[in-house]
Amino acid sequence: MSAYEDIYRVTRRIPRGKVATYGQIAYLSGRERQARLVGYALHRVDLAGEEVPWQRVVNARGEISYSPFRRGSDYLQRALLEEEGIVFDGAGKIDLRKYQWQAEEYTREDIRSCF
DNA sequence: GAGATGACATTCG
DNA sequence: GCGAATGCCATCT
Repeated sequence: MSAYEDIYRVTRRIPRGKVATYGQIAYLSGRERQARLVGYALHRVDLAGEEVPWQRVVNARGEISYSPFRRGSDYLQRALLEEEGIVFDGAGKIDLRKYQWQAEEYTREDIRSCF
Protein backbone atom coordinates (compact mmCIF):
# COMPACT_ATOMS: atom_id res chain seq x y z
CA MET A 1 0.00 0.00 0.00
CA SER A 2 2.85 2.32 0.59
CA ALA A 3 5.48 0.90 -1.65
CA TYR A 4 4.72 3.72 -3.99
CA GLU A 5 5.26 6.44 -1.46
CA ASP A 6 8.85 6.92 -2.55
CA ILE A 7 7.85 6.88 -6.16
CA TYR A 8 5.29 9.58 -5.61
CA ARG A 9 7.76 11.63 -3.67
CA VAL A 10 10.32 11.48 -6.42
CA THR A 11 7.76 12.18 -9.09
CA ARG A 12 6.65 15.31 -7.31
CA ARG A 13 10.22 16.50 -7.20
CA ILE A 14 10.39 16.70 -10.92
CA PRO A 15 10.78 20.41 -11.65
CA ARG A 16 8.57 22.13 -14.11
CA GLY A 17 9.80 21.97 -17.68
CA LYS A 18 11.67 18.75 -16.99
CA VAL A 19 10.85 15.12 -17.52
CA ALA A 20 12.13 11.92 -16.00
CA THR A 21 12.26 8.38 -17.22
CA TYR A 22 10.82 5.39 -15.43
CA GLY A 23 14.26 4.03 -14.81
CA GLN A 24 15.25 7.31 -13.30
CA ILE A 25 12.29 7.42 -10.98
CA ALA A 26 12.92 3.84 -10.06
CA TYR A 27 16.55 4.62 -9.34
CA LEU A 28 15.79 7.61 -7.16
CA SER A 29 13.15 5.69 -5.31
CA GLY A 30 15.58 2.87 -4.65
CA ARG A 31 14.20 0.58 -7.29
CA GLU A 32 16.46 0.94 -10.26
CA ARG A 33 15.47 -2.31 -11.87
CA GLN A 34 11.85 -2.11 -10.97
CA ALA A 35 10.71 0.41 -13.49
CA ARG A 36 7.56 -1.61 -13.94
CA LEU A 37 6.48 -0.81 -10.45
CA VAL A 38 6.94 2.84 -11.20
CA GLY A 39 4.58 2.57 -14.08
CA TYR A 40 2.22 0.56 -11.98
CA ALA A 41 2.40 3.09 -9.22
CA LEU A 42 1.67 5.96 -11.53
CA HIS A 43 -1.19 4.00 -12.94
CA ARG A 44 -2.76 3.90 -9.52
CA VAL A 45 -2.14 7.53 -8.76
CA ASP A 46 -5.57 8.62 -9.81
CA LEU A 47 -7.12 5.68 -8.09
CA ALA A 48 -5.30 6.64 -4.94
CA GLY A 49 -6.50 10.18 -5.25
CA GLU A 50 -2.97 11.51 -5.16
CA GLU A 51 -1.99 14.41 -7.32
CA VAL A 52 1.24 13.51 -8.97
CA PRO A 53 2.64 15.03 -12.16
CA TRP A 54 2.83 11.63 -13.74
CA GLN A 55 2.80 13.27 -17.12
CA ARG A 56 6.36 14.31 -16.52
CA VAL A 57 7.36 10.69 -16.37
CA VAL A 58 8.18 9.25 -19.75
CA ASN A 59 9.73 6.03 -20.94
CA ALA A 60 13.34 5.58 -21.98
CA ARG A 61 12.53 6.46 -25.54
CA GLY A 62 11.46 9.93 -24.55
CA GLU A 63 7.89 9.25 -25.45
CA ILE A 64 4.89 9.82 -23.29
CA SER A 65 3.51 6.77 -21.63
CA TYR A 66 -0.16 7.23 -21.33
CA SER A 67 -3.01 4.92 -20.73
CA PRO A 68 -6.15 5.15 -22.80
CA PHE A 69 -8.28 5.92 -19.80
CA ARG A 70 -6.43 8.89 -18.40
CA ARG A 71 -8.22 12.11 -17.67
CA GLY A 72 -9.11 13.43 -21.05
CA SER A 73 -6.69 12.06 -23.54
CA ASP A 74 -3.17 11.66 -24.73
CA TYR A 75 -3.51 14.96 -26.45
CA LEU A 76 -4.16 16.66 -23.15
CA GLN A 77 -1.08 15.23 -21.56
CA ARG A 78 1.09 16.40 -24.38
CA ALA A 79 -0.49 19.81 -24.07
CA LEU A 80 0.37 19.90 -20.39
CA LEU A 81 3.99 19.17 -21.09
CA GLU A 82 4.09 21.75 -23.80
CA GLU A 83 2.68 24.17 -21.27
CA GLU A 84 5.77 23.55 -19.22
CA GLY A 85 8.06 24.18 -22.11
CA ILE A 86 8.62 20.64 -23.25
CA VAL A 87 8.98 20.46 -26.98
CA PHE A 88 7.92 17.45 -29.01
CA ASP A 89 9.39 16.53 -32.32
CA GLY A 90 7.50 15.27 -35.34
CA ALA A 91 7.28 11.77 -33.91
CA GLY A 92 5.91 13.07 -30.64
CA LYS A 93 9.13 12.41 -28.82
CA ILE A 94 10.99 14.52 -26.32
CA ASP A 95 14.62 15.49 -26.47
CA LEU A 96 15.75 13.82 -23.30
CA ARG A 97 19.19 15.28 -23.73
CA LYS A 98 17.71 18.65 -22.92
CA TYR A 99 14.58 18.04 -20.92
CA GLN A 100 15.50 15.07 -18.81
CA TRP A 101 15.59 15.98 -15.16
CA GLN A 102 19.05 15.63 -13.74
CA ALA A 103 18.77 15.09 -10.03
CA GLU A 104 21.85 15.62 -7.94
CA GLU A 105 21.84 12.02 -6.87
CA TYR A 106 21.36 10.88 -10.36
CA THR A 107 24.67 10.55 -12.13
CA ARG A 108 24.57 7.76 -14.60
CA GLU A 109 27.46 7.08 -16.85
CA ASP A 110 25.43 6.80 -19.99
CA ILE A 111 24.01 10.21 -19.40
CA ARG A 112 27.45 11.70 -18.97
CA SER A 113 28.58 9.75 -21.95
CA CYS A 114 25.99 11.59 -23.93
CA PHE A 115 28.10 14.67 -23.55
C1' DG B 1 -1.73 -19.14 -2.35
C1' DA B 2 -0.49 -19.71 -7.36
C1' DG B 3 -0.46 -17.90 -11.96
C1' DA B 4 -1.00 -14.07 -15.08
C1' DT B 5 -0.54 -9.15 -15.87
C1' DG B 6 1.68 -4.67 -16.31
C1' DA B 7 1.70 3.31 -18.10
C1' DC B 8 9.09 -0.48 -18.50
C1' DA B 9 14.37 -0.97 -18.84
C1' DT B 10 18.18 -3.17 -20.43
C1' DT B 11 20.88 -6.34 -23.17
C1' DC B 12 21.69 -9.13 -27.15
C1' DG B 13 21.18 -10.46 -32.19
C1' DG C 1 17.07 1.42 -35.17
C1' DC C 2 14.16 -2.75 -34.14
C1' DG C 3 12.58 -7.17 -32.34
C1' DA C 4 13.14 -10.87 -29.00
C1' DA C 5 14.47 -12.32 -24.55
C1' DT C 6 15.23 -11.46 -19.57
C1' DG C 7 14.56 -9.33 -14.99
C1' DC C 8 12.22 -7.30 -11.43
C1' DC C 9 7.97 -7.06 -7.98
C1' DA C 10 3.24 -5.36 -6.53
C1' DT C 11 -1.37 -5.98 -7.88
C1' DC C 12 -5.12 -8.60 -10.08
C1' DT C 13 -7.73 -12.76 -11.11
